[in-house]
Amino acid sequence: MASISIENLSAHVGETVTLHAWLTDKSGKGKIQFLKLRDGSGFVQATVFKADVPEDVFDLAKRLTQEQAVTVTGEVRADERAPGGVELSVRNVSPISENHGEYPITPKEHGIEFLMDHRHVWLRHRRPWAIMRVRDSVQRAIVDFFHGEGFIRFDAPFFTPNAAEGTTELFEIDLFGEDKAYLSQTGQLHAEAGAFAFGKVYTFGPTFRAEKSKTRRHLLEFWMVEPEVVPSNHAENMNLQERMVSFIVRRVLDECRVELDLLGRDVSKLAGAAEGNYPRVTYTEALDIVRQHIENHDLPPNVQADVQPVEWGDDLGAPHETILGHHFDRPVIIEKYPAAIKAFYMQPDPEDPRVALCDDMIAPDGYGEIIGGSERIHDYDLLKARIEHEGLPLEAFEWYLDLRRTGSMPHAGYGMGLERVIAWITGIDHIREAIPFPRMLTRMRP
RNA sequence: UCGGCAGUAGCUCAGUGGCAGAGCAUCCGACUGUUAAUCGGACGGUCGUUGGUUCGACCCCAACCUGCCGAGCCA
Repeated sequence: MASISIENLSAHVGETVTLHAWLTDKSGKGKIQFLKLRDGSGFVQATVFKADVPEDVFDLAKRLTQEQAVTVTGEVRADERAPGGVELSVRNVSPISENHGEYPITPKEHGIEFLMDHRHVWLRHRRPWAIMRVRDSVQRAIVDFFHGEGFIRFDAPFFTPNAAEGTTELFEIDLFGEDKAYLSQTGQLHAEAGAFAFGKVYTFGPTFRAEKSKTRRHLLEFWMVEPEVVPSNHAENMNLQERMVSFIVRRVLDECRVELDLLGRDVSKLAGAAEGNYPRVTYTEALDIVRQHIENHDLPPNVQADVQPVEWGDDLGAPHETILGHHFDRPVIIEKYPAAIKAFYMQPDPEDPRVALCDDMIAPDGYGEIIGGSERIHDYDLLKARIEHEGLPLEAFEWYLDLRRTGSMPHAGYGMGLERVIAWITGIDHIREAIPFPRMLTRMRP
């Protein structure tokens, strides 16, 4: 008899099937045993009535331990008492292996440190199951979106010789004591080279930032998707961002209702994001919105009451981004930040050179910045001057300047943090749960 | 790096300057509809570490370690 996946059980009501599964939990009641099974594709309850099975099968069912691997044969039954609509009436059950020692994660509450110490087995449980399936859905949505828009996937190196954004700290790699390299904090510069070769490209992979950040929005190692388009400009760049994010949200709402429901996510809060029409405000306008909320004492619950307004020229802090995210019912795009607080490669606004043709997309509900993008400087002399002005080593950027020496055109791109998007869509409160094995200041294993 | 909070049984936590506690987990027993079942019993401790105050410290003090939350920085 072929074995069936739990996710397909509802198509086999009335049939007798065999499952290879794990016992997530069990509750007994004298002459009936409830076996909670999972097989990776889903979860289902199997009932064992003492009267329906040989005595040795019932005794065996009573002795099974949590997370034991089992083969279960039974009849699929529609049952309105079952959370998934179907149940299994067990005819036979046999262990595939014996467990050694106690399984650490009980159905009761646990602290995050304990759960993360046991991440390798915590992944078996419902909540990580739901989040990781949403992650998969988001990743496929990204690949499908860019494929549909005529992009090719273009892989940037993880070892890089220089800092793309000078200020951010980098993880240093010792190259046999002869030289140094760094773990990539962005694929952007190499993606630009790809864009000049292929027109529309995107990189998608892990990036590394040696920032000693201990917040719910930061990881040392996180995944980023970075499209670059030649030719393009600031306005087209923002349109692309909006099309992509709304595409991703629609895909997850379409594919992952079970997962979002299991996580208790209020999907009505994602309706605006799925629709599009994201509000766009300039940095200068955003400062006014923030100031008004502070003056009216109209602050989101997770913002401290003593938050101060931002002076023009200063960067927005996390509390200010939370206020802005709270002000709108969908992601908001903040554009035209002061050039002085942004990266050297961003194109100045011809109408006001104090600001750059850049934008950040801020997710609702305090999830913060999910996208940062800009039109890139295409003029050779201006880019060279900006590199020198930032005090960056010119020789490290010679290859990057080559892109402007030959065939330069206006172009643009952005980077989106995968885990922040997943955390926002799933409604979880920390991005460490949005990646299988998070790497943080206080977490390197398992 | 800075600020706040915490560390007691496998887990989640209570506790008091004078005998170390509960619920859950595990094991044994009862129970035919549980969803974190219920009931009875058993098992389970270097109270983060070091030093100090004290007749006596899990409790008070100091330093350190570890973690959590937030800020800065960023995606």
